[in-house]
Amino acid sequence: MNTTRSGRPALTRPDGTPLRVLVVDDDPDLAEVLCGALRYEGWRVHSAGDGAAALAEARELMPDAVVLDVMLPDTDGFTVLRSLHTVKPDVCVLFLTARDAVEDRIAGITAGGDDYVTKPFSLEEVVARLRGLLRRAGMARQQEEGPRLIVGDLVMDEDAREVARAGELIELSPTEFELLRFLMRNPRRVLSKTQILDRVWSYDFGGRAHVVELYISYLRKKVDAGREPMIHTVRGSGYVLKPVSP
Amino acid sequence: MNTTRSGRPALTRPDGTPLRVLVVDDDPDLAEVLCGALRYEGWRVHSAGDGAAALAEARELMPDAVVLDVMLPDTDGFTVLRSLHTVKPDVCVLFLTARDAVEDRIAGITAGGDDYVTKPFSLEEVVARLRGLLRRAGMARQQEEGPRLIVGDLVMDEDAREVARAGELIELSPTEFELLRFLMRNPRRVLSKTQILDRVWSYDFGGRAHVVELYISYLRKKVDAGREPMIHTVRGSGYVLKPVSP
DNA sequence: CGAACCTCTCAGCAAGCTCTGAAACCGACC
DNA sequence: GGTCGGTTTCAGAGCTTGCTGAGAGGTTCG
Repeated sequence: MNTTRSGRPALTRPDGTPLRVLVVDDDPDLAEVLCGALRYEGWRVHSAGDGAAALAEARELMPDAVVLDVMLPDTDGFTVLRSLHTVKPDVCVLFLTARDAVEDRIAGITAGGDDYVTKPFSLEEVVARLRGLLRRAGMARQQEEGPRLIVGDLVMDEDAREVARAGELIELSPTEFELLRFLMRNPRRVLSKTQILDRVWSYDFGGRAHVVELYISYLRKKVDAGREPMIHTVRGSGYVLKPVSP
Repeated sequence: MNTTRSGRPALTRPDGTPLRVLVVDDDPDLAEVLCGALRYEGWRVHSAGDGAAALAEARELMPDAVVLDVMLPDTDGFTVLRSLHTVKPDVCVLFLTARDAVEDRIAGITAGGDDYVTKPFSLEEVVARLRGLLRRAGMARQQEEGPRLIVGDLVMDEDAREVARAGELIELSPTEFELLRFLMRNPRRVLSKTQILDRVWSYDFGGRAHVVELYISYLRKKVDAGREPMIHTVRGSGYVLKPVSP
């Protein structure tokens, strides 16, 4: 069975082969980080630095999804999108765009079922959006049913952005939500503060690991409040999320 | 089962296979957006840029419905319509026309059961009209009964353009109606302001996502007025419509 | 031609979110 | 028991986001 490097089962194509993703960005550093994060998901990842290369690569790879920077050296992402659809009509596209460019140029994109994230983004955000796109497009095998993460009596519905413990709804801020999602996608595994910072916070975040401690403390107040704790500290290593009693 | 990309069950042919739609417009950007939106409904979509290509494509695809621009480079939509009827007599046609276009000719057309929308239109409008045409023509399997959307105690009759909460009629302006329809077609799912803007507002709308907040506020005053709220804000993500106590 | 309605812009206010710094706390080891 | 590094928590500043009232322009309809 195809698995991620992290050990958990990968989201695959219906036939069990790895999902294929093409990353298109002219910043080689960023592209490298993205590719790494997506390979970590157990996917087959290629990359291209401009529109022309992207098309050539797409024709060969026939990717299920494309992560596409809107600003490219030779063309813009929208032109590439059209060409991509002639190569593979059912391809999913996740756009990467600058914060202030959003309003005018993104128009019409999400209408087709595609999605976008604004720079600077967190890797968890990109992966989550991509998983959502692939799942909804029916390109990915439904591992369990629907967009729900379950650890013990803790349940997260990613589409509704709802979290409940033992049936009781929990209100979370965006950052708290993303942190908990990361923990829930890696249950029973010790995650270092650096690891968490790299995945959950934006790649350009300048702050220190102290924020992670802070947000863990917020989460504990909401998730563990009064109940048997699920979030545990491993001194000197990091944190683990575990179901209460196995 | 055939499903839409959004996860809800698709409107299909009586035999369960995807509905087939042909999009005919000479503006490639617009055609692309339309195709995307219709694919998102779980339908099989092809496109053509002029009358000749449309006929060739129609002969091959045998579409259940055609979205047809009235102004085409080689002929006009009415001529294409006649030829289409010789290829497939029971095809449904949704015309796209400029606001100030010849109203009388359109009127003659719609008498035949076909329909039209004026540019600039919203994608929700096109999809809704198309669904209506197909349903009335008996080409689509009736998933539920009739043109009613129901979320909790909120009921929308699309044909009558009527909305009621807990049996009490609610008066809505056109934009409010379309926004609520979009929310009701995607219950329990967080919809971003961009997503809403792309589907509910016209494709040429230049404004900001700020309007969405405004209209959500209007809707709340009418739909949630005094009652247990169904429209919820998810800070940093968007809005959700949920039944009161699931 | 006027009235009613609808849509959208603007701007101020309110609330919520993120992060910093400081201080209290804890466990482990001498 | 004391010390020290790591961890938790508190309080608050600064910023972002969302809500809403007022009103301008446009359209529809009588």
